[in-house]
Amino acid sequence: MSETPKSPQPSDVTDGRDDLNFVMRARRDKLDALTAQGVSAYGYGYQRSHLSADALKLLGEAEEGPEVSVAGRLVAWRAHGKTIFAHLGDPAGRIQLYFRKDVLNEVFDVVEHFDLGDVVGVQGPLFRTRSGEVTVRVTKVELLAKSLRPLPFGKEEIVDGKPVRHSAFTDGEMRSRQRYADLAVHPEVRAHFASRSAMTRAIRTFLDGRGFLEVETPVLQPLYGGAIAKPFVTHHNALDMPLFLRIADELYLKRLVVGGFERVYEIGHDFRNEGIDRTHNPEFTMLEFYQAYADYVEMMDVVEALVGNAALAVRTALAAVDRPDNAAAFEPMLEAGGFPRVEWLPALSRGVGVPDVLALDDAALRAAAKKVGVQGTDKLLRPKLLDELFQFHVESKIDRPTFVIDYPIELSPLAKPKRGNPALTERFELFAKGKEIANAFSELNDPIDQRRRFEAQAKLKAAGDEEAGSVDEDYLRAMEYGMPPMGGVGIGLDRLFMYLTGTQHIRDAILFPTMRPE
RNA sequence: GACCCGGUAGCUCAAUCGGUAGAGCAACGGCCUUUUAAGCCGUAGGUCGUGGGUUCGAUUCCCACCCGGGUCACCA
Repeated sequence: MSETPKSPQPSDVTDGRDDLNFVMRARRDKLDALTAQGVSAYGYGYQRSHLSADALKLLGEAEEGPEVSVAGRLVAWRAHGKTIFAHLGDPAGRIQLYFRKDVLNEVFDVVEHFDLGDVVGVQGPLFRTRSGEVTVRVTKVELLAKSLRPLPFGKEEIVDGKPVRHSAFTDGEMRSRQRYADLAVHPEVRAHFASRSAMTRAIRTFLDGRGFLEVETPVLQPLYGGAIAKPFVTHHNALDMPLFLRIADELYLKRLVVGGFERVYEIGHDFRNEGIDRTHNPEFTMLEFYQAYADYVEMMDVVEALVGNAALAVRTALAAVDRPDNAAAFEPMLEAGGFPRVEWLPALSRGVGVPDVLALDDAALRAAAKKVGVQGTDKLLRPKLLDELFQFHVESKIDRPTFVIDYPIELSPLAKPKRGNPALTERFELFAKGKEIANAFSELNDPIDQRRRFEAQAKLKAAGDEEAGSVDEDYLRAMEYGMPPMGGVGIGLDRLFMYLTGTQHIRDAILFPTMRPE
């Protein structure tokens, strides 16, 4: 960074017009014309008296109303010669503007250089048009930001009371890449993502109310653990060492419980260096929370209340903007009495049609898996076979939110053995619509057992398993000081939000999903 | 990774059985002082994803590649 920046050469100096298409050229020309008229195209601020929705209410039954000032983006434009109708969009909705040459005089020439997409502030009295729409009769205008690039506005008409959009901006890839444009032209997309924020806020409020402490733990970690996944690796120059982006928050949050923070939670991004598809993004939002002295049964109650609050928040946020309800998702979550609880072993045994599926040998499991269409059964190990069978016979058939409890220990290396039956673990997962929403355990707090499990992982890693972890001596040291028993829960918030809103693609749950560069 | 579908104007799409492409909206010019997908008249706007091949000639046919979507596989 010691090089002196090169001063621009004459050939570098350009206003960019060479690459501009004709539409953008026209806007640049208007900008020049405005500048020539002494109009600033980029403001510093604006004192708005009302949001659009509040201004609309002021008129009541009257024909003429008070003066208002509103600010926002021009989202519709209908010029008629010596008058112009426009709509201004702001966070509360939209309001019609009426410009008249005989009111504005020479300012009308300025207004004629406005474009769809410009950010403006206008002032004037309210009135009702012949068709009954409350409208601002504009007397003062300020251009706050000239839009030099056309936004992909579609046109809207009202058919049977419902807006129908023409030539809409529908390309899913472009809407994700240019989320700013997607949001700018689609109020319903803003409402959708606002409801996601409402969900997160509700979860924070819920956990705060139960005495959980929100904390932040390292994203850059010298060792990765707490889940089984491939990590992103980076390098710290000053320490000259590799660092990993976390794949889970778990081990740091549990260290905090050792330290005496008995209820902690974190909402943050985890990173997994794996494929991207409809339900996977390399970075995603994870909620993890831990409660000392609670076991997994108590945590089920917490999860029921938590997702109920999340569902209510999303439903309320969407109802406020008249968005279609996803009642199938909300209602079960809001019902009192909690979710049904299904034991893993009897449920799967019933599905397979045997008294005890764990009593079957590998060959029998393989045959059962093959029978239901699992591919490549010859190469699958026992845990995978069990999991495949479970997915087919139980998981995929779960529609309403349901807890599946007491997983076999072969499938749950991170959970405590079940009291009274060491072949099972104290673990639950919450499923709905065939998808996993939460995963939770009575957490291991025996440092000797933990070391054994770490060492087994390290062995796999040495054998070339990229997803396996290492022995985390610092974490073991924390456990050796004495870790209270606790229940821990992980909930993928992108997935939860997808479930609540009926979203089919994780791209539509994340504002800026990871994408290949253009 | 396999298979299927797609990539044409700023947006949404059409057409070309091989002869360098059209519409609506957006844009520009004209008319228009209560419109709301405003209207009417006119104009302009495109390396038809990229590279190669076949051909007198390729957006069209062939091959490869890139990008996206879907299904499956993989992936806690």
